[in-house]
Amino acid sequence: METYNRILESAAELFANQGFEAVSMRDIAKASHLKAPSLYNHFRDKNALYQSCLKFVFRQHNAQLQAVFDSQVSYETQLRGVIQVSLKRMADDQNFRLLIQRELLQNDQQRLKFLAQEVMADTCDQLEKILKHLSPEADHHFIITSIMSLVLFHIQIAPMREFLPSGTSQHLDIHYLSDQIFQLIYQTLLPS
Amino acid sequence: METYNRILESAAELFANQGFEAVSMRDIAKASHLKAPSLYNHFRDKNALYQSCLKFVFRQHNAQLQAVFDSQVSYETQLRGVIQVSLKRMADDQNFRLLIQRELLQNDQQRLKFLAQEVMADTCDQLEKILKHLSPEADHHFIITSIMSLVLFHIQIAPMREFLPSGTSQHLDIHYLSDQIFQLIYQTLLPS
DNA sequence: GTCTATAGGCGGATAGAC
DNA sequence: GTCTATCCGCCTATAGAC
Repeated sequence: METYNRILESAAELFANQGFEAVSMRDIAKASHLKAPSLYNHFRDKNALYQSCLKFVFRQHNAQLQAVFDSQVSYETQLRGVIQVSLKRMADDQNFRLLIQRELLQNDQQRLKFLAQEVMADTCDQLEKILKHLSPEADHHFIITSIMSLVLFHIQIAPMREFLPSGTSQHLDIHYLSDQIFQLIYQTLLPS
Repeated sequence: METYNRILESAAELFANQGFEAVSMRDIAKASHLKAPSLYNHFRDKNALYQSCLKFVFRQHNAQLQAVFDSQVSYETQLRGVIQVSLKRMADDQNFRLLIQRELLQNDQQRLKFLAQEVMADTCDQLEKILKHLSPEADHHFIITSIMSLVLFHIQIAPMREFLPSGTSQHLDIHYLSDQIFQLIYQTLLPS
């Protein structure tokens, strides 16, 4: 693999797990089998390297999701699919999840806007169409953000479940979790 | 105020907003109107100061919640109250919320255990009792963690809502949000 | 208890050889 | 493009005066 991408992969892993400040250029260099000064042949400085990491990890994240939106199945099944695929993505690509959550914690307007547009906007728009069909009257923004919340948090909290009451092994199973999240959301959309 | 508590308050603010690594002892000293070496008369090192911050901020967080659990109202009203009070606490005490979320990101077994026991366990146990009465058959662990998820996230993404589809000013109103979260959760508990 | 001075190490970043 | 050598500033933490 080219050096450039190898650096990005190593750096993404480190930044995701330790955060921007806790990772040094020497750490990234070591993980990339380089010395620190070599990094500066590929990136202007540490900040530019971090930003490139974000773009690298956030890229093409919606390929699987788009397949769900394009499928010719009922809106109910599409909603179930969006939740399943998103949850699986967060579980499989922890760097993706962690970098999103670290960006959310930064509380920087510009970076929040980038995150919203780069990672969330497309999926939100498609999801809104589904929800409009399932329940025109519902608060779609609240439902979409609630789905984001549940998908992120139920993966994040996995290592903590053993310390909370009634946590069982099924709560680590993403199929079980996505069923539960789907039901929680779906019943809101039905006429009461 | 005594120096000791003044340091903790300044440090909590800084750690919550910038994270452990990004805050220097000099920063904390300046915010406490001291020089850095003076901090070492009160805390062994930076780590001990951070841990003391956590204990300081996490302390007596459940006073208001306990009042809800002790009140003589219906279980439905108690559940609504728990959500309202938790959401308000997260909105009013951003340091509390941010420090929780930063601890969750650390992914350190010991610290997750501390967070679970110190901050969440009591409320979870009391909440479980309410849920058992409202719906003995439900997955209480899933419901409790979903409430935590929604309470944290709907406060966290406030500054991002303007960049997401259909975000309106009512989504910044904690009364509206707590009603929506309550309804989302409560309907799961009813016989279908 | 707070300060000044400072040790000792690690951080980001650059110069220049190969 | 990668390296060694190095600059220089900031970091945590300590020593010791007041």
